[in-house]
Amino acid sequence: MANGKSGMRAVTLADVAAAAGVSISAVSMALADHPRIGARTKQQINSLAEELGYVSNSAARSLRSQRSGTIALIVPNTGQHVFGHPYFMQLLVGVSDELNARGASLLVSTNPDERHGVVAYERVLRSRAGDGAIVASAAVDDVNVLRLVDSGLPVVLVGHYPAIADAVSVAVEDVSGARAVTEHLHRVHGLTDIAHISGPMNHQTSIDRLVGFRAALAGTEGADDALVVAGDFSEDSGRRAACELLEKRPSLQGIFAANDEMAYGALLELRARGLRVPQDIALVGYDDFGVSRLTTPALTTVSVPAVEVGRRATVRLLELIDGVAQEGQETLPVTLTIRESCGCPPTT
Amino acid sequence: MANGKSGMRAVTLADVAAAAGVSISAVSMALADHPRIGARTKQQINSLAEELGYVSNSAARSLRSQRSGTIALIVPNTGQHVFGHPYFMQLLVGVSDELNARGASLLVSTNPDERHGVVAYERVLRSRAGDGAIVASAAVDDVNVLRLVDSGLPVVLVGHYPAIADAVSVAVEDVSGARAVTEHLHRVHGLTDIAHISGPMNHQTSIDRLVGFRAALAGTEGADDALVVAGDFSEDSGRRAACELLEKRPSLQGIFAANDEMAYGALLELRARGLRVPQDIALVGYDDFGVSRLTTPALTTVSVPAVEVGRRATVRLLELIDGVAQEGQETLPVTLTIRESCGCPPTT
DNA sequence: CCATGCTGCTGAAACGTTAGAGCAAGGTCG
DNA sequence: CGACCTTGCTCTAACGTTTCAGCAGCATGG
Repeated sequence: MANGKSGMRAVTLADVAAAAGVSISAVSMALADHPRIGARTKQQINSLAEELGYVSNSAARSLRSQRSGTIALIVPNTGQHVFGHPYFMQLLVGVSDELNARGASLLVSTNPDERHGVVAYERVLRSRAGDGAIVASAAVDDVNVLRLVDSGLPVVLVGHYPAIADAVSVAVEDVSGARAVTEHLHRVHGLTDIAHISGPMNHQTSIDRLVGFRAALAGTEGADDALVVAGDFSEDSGRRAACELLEKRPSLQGIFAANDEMAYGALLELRARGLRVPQDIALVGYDDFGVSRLTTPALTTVSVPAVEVGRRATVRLLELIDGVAQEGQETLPVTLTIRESCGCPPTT
Repeated sequence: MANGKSGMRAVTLADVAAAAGVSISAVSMALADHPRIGARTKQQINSLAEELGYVSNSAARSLRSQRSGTIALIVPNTGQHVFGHPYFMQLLVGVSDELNARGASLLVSTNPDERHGVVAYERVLRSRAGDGAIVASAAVDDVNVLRLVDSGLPVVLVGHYPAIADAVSVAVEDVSGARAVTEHLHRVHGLTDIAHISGPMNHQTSIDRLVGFRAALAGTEGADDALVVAGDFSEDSGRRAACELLEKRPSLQGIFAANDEMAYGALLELRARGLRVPQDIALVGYDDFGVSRLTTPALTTVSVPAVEVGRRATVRLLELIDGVAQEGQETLPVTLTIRESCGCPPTT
């Protein structure tokens, strides 16, 4: 392969054609392995292209073929906020993996700010910079998402959107996971006074986990007066929520936080108050994106297969783009991961 | 703005031109705010474009202008490996933030596998899919990096590359940070028998942190027989390294691990052996990407400004692309973050 | 009143690719 | 031996944009 200092004109089909003494079309067709090009010629053109370091210009190719070979991962909210979350990383791993396997590229697009939301979502697709988009973690009441889905452009949503009937989405079992971890506290450890630190109520995830929590408690002793305090998925809000819960109910036996970060915040608060986890109070989280394994005690939580979510979302988006789409919402199973914060003995 | 179901032809300049009753060029120039277009016409074209939902086709624009408005973030190694690392997330935050502020886009590209490394690096740039690239966390002996830099394409390297003289790079103070944290152990806590768990020696970061460690110890009592065991930056290797260190030197007073994950691995090993941190043995790490804050005791570490690294790398890449480049390696300062694992009292 | 200059637009070319129609040469068949 | 197919290529027209030369129309200056 040839390389040289900056400013060098890129190698185009024309260069290869000139070198091979054939037409540009012949080169294009040869590289595309068109049957109407002779085997000898193909051979020669291929090695010549390799030798000259020819790489097809993606803009020209996209323009001509009306396809960019790129999909966009759209992350609402500002970069800072969402990238920080390990959830996003895992999603990215899944998406990027799957895309790589198919020779496609990934355009990562964050929303600079809420107000321009409308624009940022659609620009990417309407400019044809991406053939389709995966939209991660938008709020349920985000009008832009509805608009985008409605525009008919290929879009896969991550998470549940009960309000958008014809959306293609990939989500995770939030209700049953929340139910399972709460039931663990109740059935295995015999706790009856369990509170929930929920996420913000404009996220479907928060709603579903709360529903699961309630379902687990339904019919049990403490069901009717189970406390619920809302946080915003941040460690700090978890800490404040725990504080509030303990003020209201000093006798609390267990806390189920809607994600691990809030659980960690709660852990700090409990620790600060001299309460031992799990001896004095049990604590469980949700997500299992790294935090839960590191704390002491390690958090019992619900493992969310975020990598797989990314993978499936990508597969379905590519299907959608290829027109072999199956509409509908897909839900991936979660698993209960028992560690120590619920009162179970350490495994290691 | 107009929207409609899939299959609808995109709105082009021609559509706007037809609607406005002017030529395509006039529309193009009006939208670009060219001085030779009358104010009235501009006004009319702008509102018409808005109304029709015109968004310029990025492929056509790139093709014509020879610029994609996109930069690539290239991550060697497979996605799984690197994305998992919080370092990368932070880098991504910085890059994405800075890019957003300038209206540019981000193409994230991982290397499917080591063998095709050469191809994956260069394809992105040679295909002109990106105007330039930021290459994150490659090994010092990676020939591909040298090739890429040498090819004259706009590339900014993340990390130190002493071997590549004319590289544009953004790195972090590894020597002085390692020195500072080691000296903290020695001077403040009076420890003399300190060992180092290093990273893999084909990473400049590992080399520099080791150099800093040695420099801190130079001239002190235990300098000459300070133990060093190499890990691979993983938690598991940290645990194994700690094991090895303790076998060799049961009297060890302190361990400086080259990153927090290995420090956490070491912590697990120490805990398993019934050694208390920091009472029986002090432990410090490097990076401060989330892990160190969560453990008990929280790890004293060196905070690496990864977001800022991403930001600076982006700025310099854009300068490079615009031809206003300043060559040279840039090094960002780190800060010593004292927590509890060194023996200092808890702050909260 | 004609040369000159400005203003505001149009026309054409180019960016690099792909794909289908076209065409020459050679082979096959009745 | 001419009609016809096959093979292997070339030609041409797009894809949607940007940009620059050109050209009317009008005002200005000598």
